[in-house]
Amino acid sequence: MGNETETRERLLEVAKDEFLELGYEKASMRKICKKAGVTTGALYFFFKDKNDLFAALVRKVADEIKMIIVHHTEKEQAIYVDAKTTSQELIADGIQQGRDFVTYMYANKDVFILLLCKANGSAYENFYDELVDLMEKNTLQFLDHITLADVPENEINPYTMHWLAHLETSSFAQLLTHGLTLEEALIQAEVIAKYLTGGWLEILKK
Amino acid sequence: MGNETETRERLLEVAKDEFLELGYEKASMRKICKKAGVTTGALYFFFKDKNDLFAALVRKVADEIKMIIVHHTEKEQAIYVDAKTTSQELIADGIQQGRDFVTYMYANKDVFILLLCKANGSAYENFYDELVDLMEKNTLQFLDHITLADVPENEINPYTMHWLAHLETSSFAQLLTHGLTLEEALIQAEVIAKYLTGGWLEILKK
Amino acid sequence: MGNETETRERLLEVAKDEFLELGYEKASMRKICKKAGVTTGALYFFFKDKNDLFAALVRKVADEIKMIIVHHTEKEQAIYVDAKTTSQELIADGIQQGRDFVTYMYANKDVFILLLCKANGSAYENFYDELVDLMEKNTLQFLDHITLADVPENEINPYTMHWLAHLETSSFAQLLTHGLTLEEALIQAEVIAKYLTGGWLEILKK
Amino acid sequence: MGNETETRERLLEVAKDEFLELGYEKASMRKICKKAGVTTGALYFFFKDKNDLFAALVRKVADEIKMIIVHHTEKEQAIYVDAKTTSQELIADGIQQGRDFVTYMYANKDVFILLLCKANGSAYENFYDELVDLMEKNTLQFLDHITLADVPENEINPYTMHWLAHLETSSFAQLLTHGLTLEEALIQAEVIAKYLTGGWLEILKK
DNA sequence: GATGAATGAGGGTTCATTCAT
DNA sequence: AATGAATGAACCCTCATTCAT
Repeated sequence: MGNETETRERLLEVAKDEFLELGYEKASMRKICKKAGVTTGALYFFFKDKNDLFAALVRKVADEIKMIIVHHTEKEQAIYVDAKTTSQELIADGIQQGRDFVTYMYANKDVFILLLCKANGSAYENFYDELVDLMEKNTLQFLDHITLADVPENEINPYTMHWLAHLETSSFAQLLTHGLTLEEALIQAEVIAKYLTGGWLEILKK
Repeated sequence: MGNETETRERLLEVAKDEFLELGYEKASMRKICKKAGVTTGALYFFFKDKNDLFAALVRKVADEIKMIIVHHTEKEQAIYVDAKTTSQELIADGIQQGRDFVTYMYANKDVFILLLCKANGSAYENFYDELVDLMEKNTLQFLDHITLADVPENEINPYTMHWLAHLETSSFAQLLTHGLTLEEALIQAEVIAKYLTGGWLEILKK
Repeated sequence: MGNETETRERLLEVAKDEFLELGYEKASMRKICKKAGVTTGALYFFFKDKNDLFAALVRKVADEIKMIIVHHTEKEQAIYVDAKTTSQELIADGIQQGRDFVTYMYANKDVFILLLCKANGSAYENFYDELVDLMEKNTLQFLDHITLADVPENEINPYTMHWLAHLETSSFAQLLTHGLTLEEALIQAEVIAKYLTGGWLEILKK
Repeated sequence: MGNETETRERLLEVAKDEFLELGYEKASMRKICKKAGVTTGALYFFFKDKNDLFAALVRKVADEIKMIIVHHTEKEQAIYVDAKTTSQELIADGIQQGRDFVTYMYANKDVFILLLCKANGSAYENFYDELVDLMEKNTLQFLDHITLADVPENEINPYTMHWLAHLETSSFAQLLTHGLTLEEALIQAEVIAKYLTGGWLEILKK
């Protein structure tokens, strides 16, 4: 009949709504059960506990996006290893990366909102920070290629690096939380890439 | 004796610690009372409810910082009204504004942390957004002076404005949450100003 | 195939471990199933309920040991019926009886631990007391032969009898629960027999 | 009015009944509240948690009885330090000690039952064993005085010592659990003392 | 023989708040 | 100005068991 997994599916759907509306902590297991028309025991048959329920909604995408960023970093590493690039090329590349990221995000819109804004209290509450760390490594590499030895050292300190990774990450996250459509977001991705690259050039000026 | 207000003071101090450590929602009124060596009745004599307790810690600074930003915007409005400025002057001005903001923030460090990071669930949970809105108006005006009619309209859309205000606000907020000292933060304020202005210039390019 | 009973066997084995570790009440049917790699339905096919599962582990030995004690009592009855015995003979006999009991106990170590220490909450929670009652009848008979009419009546009251049966039973039970090896336990069985007989002689003194 | 502490008192009384009837683990906080005509919040105002509620019933007596035993051991130590005693005197002393112990137990009958039989799962679940350990030290000392160098070493091994302490402790505990009146129990205390001493003499024989 | 989804009551505990005194 | 007892709903979670398939 297909009825077998229906309950699990329904629970996940209801849970997603509840988490999106209230956030992890304020979401109520009881309310989720009630809305799904199911007893608590049924919920706990499918999911070990509240955290597991949240993870079931989020795990796959959380893992994937991390891998995507890591792979992206590695690929760039390979390409640029023996070639010098112009800032125009870097901007173009940044734009493309941004568009890819946005596209993936929008294909998993709800999950990203859960991960970035509603995970407080769950095992994924540090997901945003982990993302920032990966972004930072990415940026670090970008820096290796753009700089030509003349970077004022006192300005590109570790904190600045971290801050910029934050900037980038939150820029993407906001597209989602402010309700832009995919088309609008893709356009903004270009603005972001341009802007952030422009900022770099300003900092790196002698 | 002065004893009367002593209890209130002690409650506020303990509450600040509790909110800083746990955030508004997870903070416990009972624990606050216990740590202050006071009964719940006493707490509720001084403060109407949990929200009022939080507000008592935060209200004054929250109001002040908003007024400071508004005044700043108005003052700039008056100065630039009939003069054209170079981008160098704008950067210099941005730096000064940033330093002022940082200085005020650090003079009220704990309260700012409460407002920006620990207010979730309280009546101040939108404080960050309100700040962004004020910043946005500020930026909007900056734009009026820097542009000379040749801004590509499709890029400086309302969302971009909002996003940039976010960028700026969060840049300042992070100084605090990442534990920089005042001295470090002041230096970073310059980096931020430079970076953000650089981004602008890139966007405004034909 | 032989496969049919395999599941049952595995369940029993796992259940024994679980009951031994946690006791009847805290043992979890779900955990037993999980450890056995079997669903709850399977468990309930073989065993009516939790109590039945416990009984399946324990029933045979519980019945046997009772019969052994009863038979022992009857046999002694027959032997001593018209003969007088010295206290030395009685001690020797007590020692032999103790060694027999210990040997049987150790041949069914786990089950005895379940019965004597882990049965609380199950249908066998009174097993220990039932054993004591049988021991008491046994002792009662010992008394018939050792006494020569001159027992101070106020001391050998029914309660004393019951108490002594407890003493003996728990003495044997402890060998098991304190982790003695069979060899050590057999040696202790002699100590127990000597001690308990010595106690008797002291009580029976005028 | 005296009304203020009435609720706490009532809760303790009801809790005692519940624990006595069901034991620590199966006792239900909710049922205790209901029987006391009080909400759960009220119970948790007075008692931190289930364990604390149990401890409130039991703590004082548990501490006292341990101290009593320790003091007794120390006192004996002082008396016998340079005098040899006859076994008659030792028996007499054992009887007196037993009567004291029984008298104290019966003055706190319910609490002792809680401690010795109903504490499983609580912080006091090892109370019985702790008592045995204290008893063992006591017995150890008794041994020092009664022996005159001619004890067969292989028989008075550490395990035997522990076992005898168990024997003694459980003998006293049973008086309570079998519902003897104080008068009956005091008489039995003498039987116990005689019996246990008699057992010793038998073991110590060459 | 065995699956696995589902029940539903119950577990201990925490919470912000109220109010008579 | 402050006490402290009390509320009552809500929290997440576990349990032995059942039953259609």
